[in-house]
Amino acid sequence: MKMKQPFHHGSLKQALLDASGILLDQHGPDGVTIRAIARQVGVSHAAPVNHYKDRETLLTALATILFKDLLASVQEKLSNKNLPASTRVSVFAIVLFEYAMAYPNRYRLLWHTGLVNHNDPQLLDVMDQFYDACCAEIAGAGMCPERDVETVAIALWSMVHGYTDLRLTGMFEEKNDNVSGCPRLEAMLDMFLNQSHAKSPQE
Amino acid sequence: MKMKQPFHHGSLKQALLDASGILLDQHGPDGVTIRAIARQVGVSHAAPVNHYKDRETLLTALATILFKDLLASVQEKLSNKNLPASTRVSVFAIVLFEYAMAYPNRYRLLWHTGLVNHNDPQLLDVMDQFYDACCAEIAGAGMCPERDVETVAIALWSMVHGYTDLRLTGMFEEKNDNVSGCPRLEAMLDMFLNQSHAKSPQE
DNA sequence: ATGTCAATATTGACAGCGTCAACTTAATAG
DNA sequence: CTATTAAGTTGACGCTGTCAATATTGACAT
Repeated sequence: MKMKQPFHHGSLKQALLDASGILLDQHGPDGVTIRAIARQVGVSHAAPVNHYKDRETLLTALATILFKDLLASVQEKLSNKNLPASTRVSVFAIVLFEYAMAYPNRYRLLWHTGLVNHNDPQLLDVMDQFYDACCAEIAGAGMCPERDVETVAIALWSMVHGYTDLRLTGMFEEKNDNVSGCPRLEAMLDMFLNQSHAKSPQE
Repeated sequence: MKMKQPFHHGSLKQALLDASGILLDQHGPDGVTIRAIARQVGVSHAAPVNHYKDRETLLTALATILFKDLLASVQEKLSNKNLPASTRVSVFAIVLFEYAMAYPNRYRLLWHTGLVNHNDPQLLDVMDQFYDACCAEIAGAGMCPERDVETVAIALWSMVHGYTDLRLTGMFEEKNDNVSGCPRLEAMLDMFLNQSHAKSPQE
């Protein structure tokens, strides 16, 4: 005997996001199609349009959630007030990189121009929070008094994002990566931080 | 009176690549579809399959050509033997960034995982050449004697690629960009190069 | 309780896509 | 001159996003 599904799902909007996340992890950004999401949830192929007017809108909402998660991870790590100033800055880099390695498809979606609308106000808001937090940490650590804080922050984010992105495409494969981290990234950060402190390394 | 087209195109393979480049510039990576290319060239929608077995193969060939162009630009700039050592290194960054600003869709295609096969031997070969040239320049300039050349090269490429990619998604919009360059990128490079020299800035 | 309305879901259609199989054309080798 | 084969065409299939038309339901006013 088959239970008849109720005509109205009740919380389809949330269910669509949940299913999208699962499909994203399993099949990558291209696997997150409107119809596949609808199949996953068990509704008709055109049901999602009632909650998101098109695919880009849905994926932008998903990306916003994922970026919030990423930001929350950073903030959680930074809530430890006993961290030395230099490690506080590198938390941004390490959390971001490890997030991308753990969930490559999620990180890919975040920056996938054709699928996500990077002018969306809500997404922009989260990104601004991320950037502002990064700037605050750099400024608060008393780094680079003679340099523009924004330049340092942009350089740091660029370096980490670039390295992460290149790694996700298969470049710079590292045998030394392990559970305790990525030695190459740490070497890059060490270089970056020593520079920003304007401290000569051979003292 | 209408000229009847010859049944065989003669040089369809090259024509497909040419048309793909035009479509890429005009409509972005998503606009470079097999059928649109065929229309542009004036052949049937299934003709391209005789020369490239699928869309990914065609776009990978296109990406390989574009990357060769980028490498050639760098090499052409570096053929000037009178450049100071520090500017020689920053040539990599500036050429890459300006290429991306001039041809955003081309740069996007280069790193578009779903469309391009980054395990393709020919594409890998060009990328290796680019990376090796970057390493050679860093090593040859006598930079960073106390640091791993590979780490410096990867850090540089990561920073520039990351900044470029983030700029292409609309982040860090700069009003001061102009024909003479990008002041922010130059500030980042200045920071990076001073660090690699391990020179204290307040001397 | 009853009727109405708006929200929500379904169905069916359309055009565009990549890809494949079957077929046609033409050029070339023997 | 013929056989072979490369190259191009046609038509089909299943997939996609999106839209219009329809059906169902819950909620709310009467």
